[in-house]
Amino acid sequence: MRFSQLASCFLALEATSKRLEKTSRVSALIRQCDLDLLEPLLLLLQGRIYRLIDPREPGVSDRTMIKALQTAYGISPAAIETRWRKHGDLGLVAEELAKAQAQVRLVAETLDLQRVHTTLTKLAVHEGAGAIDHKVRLITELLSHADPAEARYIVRLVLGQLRMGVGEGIIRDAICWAFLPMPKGLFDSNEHCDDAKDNSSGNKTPTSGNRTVFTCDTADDALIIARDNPQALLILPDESAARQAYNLIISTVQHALDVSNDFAAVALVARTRGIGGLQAMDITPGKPLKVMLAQKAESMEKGLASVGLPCQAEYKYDGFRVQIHIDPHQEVSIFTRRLENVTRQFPDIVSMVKDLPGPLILDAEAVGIDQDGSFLPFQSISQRIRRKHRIADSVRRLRVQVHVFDVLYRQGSMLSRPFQERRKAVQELVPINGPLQAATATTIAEEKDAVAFYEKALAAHNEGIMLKAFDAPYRPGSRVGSMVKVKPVMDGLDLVIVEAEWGEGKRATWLTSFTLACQHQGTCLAIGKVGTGLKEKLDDSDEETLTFAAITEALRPLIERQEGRAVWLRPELVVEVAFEEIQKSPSYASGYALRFPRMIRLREDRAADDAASLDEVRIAYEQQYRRGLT
DNA sequence: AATGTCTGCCCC
DNA sequence: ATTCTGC
DNA sequence: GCAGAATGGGCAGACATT
Repeated sequence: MRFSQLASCFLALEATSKRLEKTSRVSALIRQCDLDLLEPLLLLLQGRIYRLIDPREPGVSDRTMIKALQTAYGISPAAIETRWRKHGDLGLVAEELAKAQAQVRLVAETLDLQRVHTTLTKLAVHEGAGAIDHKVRLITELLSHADPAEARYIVRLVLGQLRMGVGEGIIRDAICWAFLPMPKGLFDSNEHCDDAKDNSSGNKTPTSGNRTVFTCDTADDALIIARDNPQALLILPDESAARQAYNLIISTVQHALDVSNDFAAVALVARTRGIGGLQAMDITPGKPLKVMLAQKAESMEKGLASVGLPCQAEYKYDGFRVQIHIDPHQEVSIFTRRLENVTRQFPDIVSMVKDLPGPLILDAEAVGIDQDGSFLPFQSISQRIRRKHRIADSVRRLRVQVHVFDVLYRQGSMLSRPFQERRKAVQELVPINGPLQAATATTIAEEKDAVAFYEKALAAHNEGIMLKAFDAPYRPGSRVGSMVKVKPVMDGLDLVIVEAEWGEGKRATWLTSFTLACQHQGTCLAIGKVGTGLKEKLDDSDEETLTFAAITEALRPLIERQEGRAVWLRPELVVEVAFEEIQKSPSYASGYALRFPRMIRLREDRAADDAASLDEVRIAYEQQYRRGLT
């Protein structure tokens, strides 16, 4: 497959926000692709070079890419930065430079998918002195053969930002459309059909083409028929039944992805062994699963409404997620939320669990504790997560306590069992106290129970609580309403904007990141940045909405100097910023930084002098640890 | 040898 | 991590 | 309700520069 074919598909995917159209285009691509190219195709579609489980990394970001563009197109870094500022995307910069060069250059070799992927793969292999130069050479080499559209996507692939609005959900659905039986009549109005000339393949939409027709009474029947007839076109009594059948087929693919984290493997099984093959795929202790994520609740009341009563509540610890595996040989491995293998970094956790009855998969939070057993701040324990050297020393200095809150595998998969049952398994396996313990939890029958437990959690220096629906299954990789977190709302601070940065991607024409300062004896001292909480679109129903456009215009008259994407400002605009915590920081002049900052509103009534003073920040820093102590 | 810059589907 | 947005 | 794309501080490691 030519890389140009992929690039033109990427262009079309980027041009629409319609999910069904994206799905249709991706499925057409998958269907056309030779089976032995499915692996690189599916990786590149996800904007990845390596598989999720592969520890290799390209090790190239903005700075190295600017060097590569400099070498490839003979343009100075300053000029590249200027264009970057204009487009908000180095891929678009490369495209522009390639266009300009196209008039000078005569012939280029054509790139194919396999070659591009193989070359990108090599980004990780070189280490040691000269590694950056080598990466630059690899990228330059690809760009030298790339037409403008190809250059755009080569750059974005290296940076890992395709910005096409294609994620796992669309690729999953596209695998269904491409390779599995489909109910008739669901997506007939969503054929993208812009390339009507290309009807050679005959079955470009899921419900057309040379499929054998089967009439089914129910969605369940349809699934059984689909399992035995890979080319079936399923006719169901009505649209609702058709939708049900479709959802059953999608969840079969989702299941296969959940247990394998490998799109190419799933696509191949779908193509060669159909639904039965996908159903037969199962969890393998030792191979990580994505973790289930919680939604944030605005209030206790809304949180409880989301999970339903009665429910379970647990402490929300300020540590990091660990998925602990014991394989059939009683071998232990530990994975983070992003499936990094951190077994080597945590020999202490390995010994905590090595005598549990495997095979087993536990979901837990690891928290740092000091000699007295009280919690360490998150930054302390984070020193251990990616450490490669002097690990034994860090194990001694930074002890961890592991709070287990779920069991994903115990004598078989527990994913579809109700949470209540999985939680019971936690109790059976893990003690109440000690370095490995069951997360502190209670049953909530009504709101006042939850409030009391919440206060207890905060008094014990936790971030808040989790609320979990008793009957919910474990949904790997999803952020679901059956599991919500409730955390206290921190007061805001009024701070003055002293610097800003032009945005990237769809925010390229706005200032989108703002450096904030408090004031101290007439000067501004930086205390961090904020870049979220603002809206892209004006909300008519809300007079107060703070948009990127509005703040950009408010700041434009204050610009003193610009360099690349950076903007220095006269410190006059004051904004209210909320955050979770004030931290000591060596990075900012004030000596403090904000954890999880977000913009609340403009304070146009305030002058720079009215911004919070360093003394106020100090007081807020000291005060915050007293929360919940009544 | 010390310091600075860059990177991470990093952790949060 | 938080937040906003389109389907 | 969900997934995707914007954005935050701070950590260790790796390489470049001085």
